Amino acid sequence: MVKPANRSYSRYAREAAELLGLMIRTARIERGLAVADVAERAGTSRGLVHRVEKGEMGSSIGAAFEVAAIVGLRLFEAEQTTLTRHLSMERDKLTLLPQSVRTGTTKVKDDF
Amino acid sequence: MVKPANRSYSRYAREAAELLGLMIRTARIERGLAVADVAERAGTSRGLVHRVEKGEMGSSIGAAFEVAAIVGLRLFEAEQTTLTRHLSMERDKLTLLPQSVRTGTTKVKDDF
DNA sequence: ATTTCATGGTCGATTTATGGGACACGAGCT
DNA sequence: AGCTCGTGTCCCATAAATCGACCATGAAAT
Repeated sequence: MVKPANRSYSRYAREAAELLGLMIRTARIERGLAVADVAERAGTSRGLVHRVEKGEMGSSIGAAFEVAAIVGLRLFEAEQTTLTRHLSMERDKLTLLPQSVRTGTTKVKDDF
Repeated sequence: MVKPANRSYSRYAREAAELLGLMIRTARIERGLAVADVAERAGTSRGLVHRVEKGEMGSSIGAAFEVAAIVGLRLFEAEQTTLTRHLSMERDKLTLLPQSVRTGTTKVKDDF
């Protein structure tokens, strides 16, 4: 038997999801798109788009980001920095980091 | 029978998910946390954290944002603007918009 | 005021994700 | 080099999300 999934989320995570949902809804309405329209374009159901806009934690990343894309919401795209540029930057950063984290190291960087 | 789930995502959505995953992994490694550590703190499994870091579209918003919170990644929190402030701003914006989109209107705002 | 229809919610059926265990690989340490 | 253990991946049982249809409500338009 699998653990009954004791789902509990931090306040930050919940607020982030809610904000994303609100931004999506705002963008959708500003563009004059109905929930049904977005759902059809996203290849999903009306109910799922609704849940994404409500910021429900269970909805998938794919659904949320696809809907965001359809309503023209651009996360990670402030000012001149494009998503693709961020992607390559992040990939580069990652190659400079160790590929496994050894917990044996007594010093855990908590200085933040 | 239900439609066999014709899942297909836009390039933007896929890249956004990948970037989020990369940012999470980068933040985790910079903090010296092992995948297992993060999974335990998030109350989830090692496999799920791994999938989130890979940017798989199927993982849930809740999992992704919770992991992001744990590794100290702050989305939507540029400069002075806090998440909570954004939230209330977005809520205010929404109250000024119509509460339903009437598609009957021939003119769809495609001017962007 | 009346009509229209987008929205929000529920329910059952089915697809899908998740958890846990197991395994191989290899990076990082001594 | 040898060892340790973090990582990546697989499988399977089960929990959860999603779909589709339906209905109620109320906002928007006439």
